[in-house]
Amino acid sequence: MSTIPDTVSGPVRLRLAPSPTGFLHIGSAFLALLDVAFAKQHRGQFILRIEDTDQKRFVAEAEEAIYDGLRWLGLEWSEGPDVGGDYGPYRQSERLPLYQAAAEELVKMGRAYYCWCSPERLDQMRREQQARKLPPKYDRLCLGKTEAERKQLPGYTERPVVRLLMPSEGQTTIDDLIRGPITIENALIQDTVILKSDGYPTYHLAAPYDDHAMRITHITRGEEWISSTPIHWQIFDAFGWEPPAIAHTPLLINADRSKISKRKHPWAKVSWFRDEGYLPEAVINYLGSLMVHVPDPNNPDPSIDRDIFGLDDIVRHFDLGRVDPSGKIVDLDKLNWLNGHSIRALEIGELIDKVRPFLETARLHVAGDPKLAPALALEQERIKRLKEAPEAVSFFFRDEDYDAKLLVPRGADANRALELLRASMQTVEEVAAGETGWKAPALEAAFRALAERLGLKTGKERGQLIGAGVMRVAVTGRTVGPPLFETMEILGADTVRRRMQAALEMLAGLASGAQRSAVR
RNA sequence: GCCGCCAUCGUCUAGAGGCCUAGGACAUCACCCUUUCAAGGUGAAGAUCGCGGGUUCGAAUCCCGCUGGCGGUACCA
Repeated sequence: MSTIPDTVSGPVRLRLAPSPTGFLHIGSAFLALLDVAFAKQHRGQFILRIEDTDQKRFVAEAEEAIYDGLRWLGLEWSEGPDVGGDYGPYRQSERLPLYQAAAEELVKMGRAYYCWCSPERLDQMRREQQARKLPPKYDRLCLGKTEAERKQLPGYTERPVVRLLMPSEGQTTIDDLIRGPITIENALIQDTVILKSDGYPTYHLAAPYDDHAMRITHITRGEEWISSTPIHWQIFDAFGWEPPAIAHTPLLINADRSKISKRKHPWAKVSWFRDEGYLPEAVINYLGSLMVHVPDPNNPDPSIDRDIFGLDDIVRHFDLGRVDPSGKIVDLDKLNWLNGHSIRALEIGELIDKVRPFLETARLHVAGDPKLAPALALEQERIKRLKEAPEAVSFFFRDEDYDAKLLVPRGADANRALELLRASMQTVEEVAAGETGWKAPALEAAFRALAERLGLKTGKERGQLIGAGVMRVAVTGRTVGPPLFETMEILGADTVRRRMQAALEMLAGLASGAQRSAVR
């Protein structure tokens, strides 16, 4: 809200500039959300630029992964390699002549120079500097030399790079919108390569060049870039361009506070969240909680913010100047909570649609089964991630094996369990034949009456029958699950009878086989 | 090594000199509700505001120093 410099005129334009490494990094998603929030708030534009200047790192399909990730999160761009725009191309590998001309011009201006030093020589130079405890820095052997002159010296290669001539005096001050002014001595920065021998630019040339060419008004990037900003400012200065406003954002980090890596945490990839059954709105909510405070109009205490909010709220309340600069550990517990909330907020039809692919992956082919909707409705408030759904509902569709010992509830023995189950059998038959029909309320009434007759008075005692007791295990094969009577209604009388019969046989075996060790 | 960034409960944060006996959320624990599990409700525990100096009547908030963590120091981004 207070972060548009006076020098900027025209619409605000921000860009996400990921390099196509094969997946969308969660840090890129964080940046993209921040960009979108800022751009939308100022009715500006969000642009996607692919920084594919490293041929060694080429990964096929990597661009698609970036598009997929951003689209999944609902973060849309108005210009990019796929949709075009007035300032294209938006793929740096398609802008090579531009960078080459720029590098050449910098050389002509005396702000850059050719360097024919071989990687081996540079390597050796660095080793010597390290041994002498000097800061590693290019020794400017090639500076001011023609190719013919340089060729006489050792460590020469045919194909030169272009190096930026960094001033050996003065300092660069960055007016960081998040961190305030940052000052760095120019002399500490070496003559960085800006054009590689293969004709590709490095980030240090391509990024500032394109930010200017694409009329970017605000650079947002991770804090790992702070120390190379003076290099980029040199480029702007050499061409007489006004540098954009700039903000170095906090990093998403590993639990040990190091730079996040997919080695340590699979959630470095945005696609992981989709595959684990997180909802994009929950991920947006989570990332948003790391960069914005959304006030709660219903809370008289203004110091208490809302925890649940959406992209619209983020856009409305985003304030770049108030983004906290420290690194953020990804807290999956918090995300799980948010995701559970998002799942509960879904209409049942939406939930079914979203769960469908997870059912298929789990080879539970029940998408067309009429039991799916009521079963999922029961599990909806119990699952935290969509991935848990198949396991949560599978027993509605198939009889599953379980340990016979589970049929014996706490505080009872196998004979008692058998007794409870036999009596239940009769109750089930009565309800099935009764005029109220096979409905949860009828089942509940019947079983409450049965519990009374069996002397199960307290809730705990009734638990032996229905809570986590014989009936639940007999019917579902598990000790935990959704409300029993509703589960039984969905299952239908035939399935319930069949499973109870099976349980009866298992229990009979248990009771006769292990009389002596019945008490648990 | 050098340069830079960062520093409030385990985590994310509120806090812009007196409202702070440091507030909230997640996670944890207990209780309530209850047929189990959830969901929901209530409560507890959890931070000598990294440390040490200043400035001030008064500092988590301002200044200086230190420490620690991280990042950068590539023909990677």
